[in-house]
Amino acid sequence: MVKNKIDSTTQDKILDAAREIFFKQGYAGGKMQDIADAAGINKALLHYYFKTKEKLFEVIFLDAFSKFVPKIDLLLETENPFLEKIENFIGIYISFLSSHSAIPLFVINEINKDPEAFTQRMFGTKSLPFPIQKLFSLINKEVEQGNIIEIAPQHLLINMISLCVFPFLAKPLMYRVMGLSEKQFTLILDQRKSEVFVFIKNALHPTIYSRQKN
Amino acid sequence: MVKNKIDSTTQDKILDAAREIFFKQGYAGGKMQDIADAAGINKALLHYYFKTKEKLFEVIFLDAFSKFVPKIDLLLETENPFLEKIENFIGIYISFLSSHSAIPLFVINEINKDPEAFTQRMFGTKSLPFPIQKLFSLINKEVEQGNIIEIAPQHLLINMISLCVFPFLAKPLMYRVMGLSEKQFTLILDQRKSEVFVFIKNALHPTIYSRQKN
DNA sequence: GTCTATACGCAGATAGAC
DNA sequence: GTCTATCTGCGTATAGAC
Repeated sequence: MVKNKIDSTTQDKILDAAREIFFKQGYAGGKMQDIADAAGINKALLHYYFKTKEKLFEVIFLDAFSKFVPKIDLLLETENPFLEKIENFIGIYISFLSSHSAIPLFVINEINKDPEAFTQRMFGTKSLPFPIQKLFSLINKEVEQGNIIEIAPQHLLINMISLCVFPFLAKPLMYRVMGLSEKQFTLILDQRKSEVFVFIKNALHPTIYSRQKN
Repeated sequence: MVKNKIDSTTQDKILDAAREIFFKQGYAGGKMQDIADAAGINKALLHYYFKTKEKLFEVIFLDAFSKFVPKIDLLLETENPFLEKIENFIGIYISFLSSHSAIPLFVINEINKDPEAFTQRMFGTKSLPFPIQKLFSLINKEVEQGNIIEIAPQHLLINMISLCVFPFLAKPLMYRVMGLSEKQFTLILDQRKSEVFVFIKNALHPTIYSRQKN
């Protein structure tokens, strides 16, 4: 095969290296030299493939972001009961996070550093499909039917995401504070696939005296 | 008053400026020039007060970290019932986060970037008082007495912190995804003082068929 | 204590040979 | 496509006057 096209192996090595560095160090902290080293090449070649640091970062960020956004669709299939959808959603999301544990911090962090740039990136490319309103309608319906406790859909969504994602963000802090090894804490994180679901299920279960809030 | 002592007004201006910059930009992204500008002085004076960037950052970080660690003591006073302690804890923690919303990201982010440095900082100064074991014992006691559902104390603690902290980390992402203005989302965050407690209270409430987990 | 001017190294980016 | 060498600007830090 003629070499008039970009060698995808090198490009992939670069992308993997960039991910590794940017995930750990962020945009400002991640140096092109480090990425070149990690990819086994030199800076010049890096710039040959990705003209600027900003462009390279863009690719890594957009890819990570699209993966970070949970699959809300899982909550919208109308076949099985609501709680099963939630169980399914949580299991899949936590499993994904377990094998991509650096993504949450990276995405959250960079969005906060430059929310404007993020907004542009998000709506600049393709408006990502967030069927949020559909999800909220579904939750409201479940509430009205008395299947779950009365709760604002916004809070339920926030709660679900929080319980899934946060432990991965706080991992290096938490396992030290709890006096655990990283291995031990990783086990705990894995248990959460069922723990979080049970917790949410109980929280949503309608009781006799439900919703005597204040 | 003789000027043989460091002018605390200038020092405070520097610290405030450093907080502002470091909170938003992190260590690598925060430039000494920006801090000097924000403090209304120049770089040279900055180095006069804090010899190096690293030293200045250290001060800001340690202060932020100590504030970020939730007051677990609130959960250990033995007077009022467990759920009231939790309610109290959540209210105080979320209120604090509301008025210091930049701290969580800053702390989480820097700890993840350099966990070793963090560990040194944490145990290098004074071993912070984390009465974690006491808290876990207390939770286990509540479980045994049947006051709350069976739950591993680690998960309960993780859940509480997650529900309190994460929304502040994800704020700029979430309010956009939900199609809300920042103001609207801020209102929602404020509601969480009661919402989170109710959610947890329900989740912990022992039911007839409680703990049929799998 | 506060400033201006400057030294110096690091990191992003380019030129040009192979 | 990949390399070495180099340019350039930025950012930390210091020197030295006031």
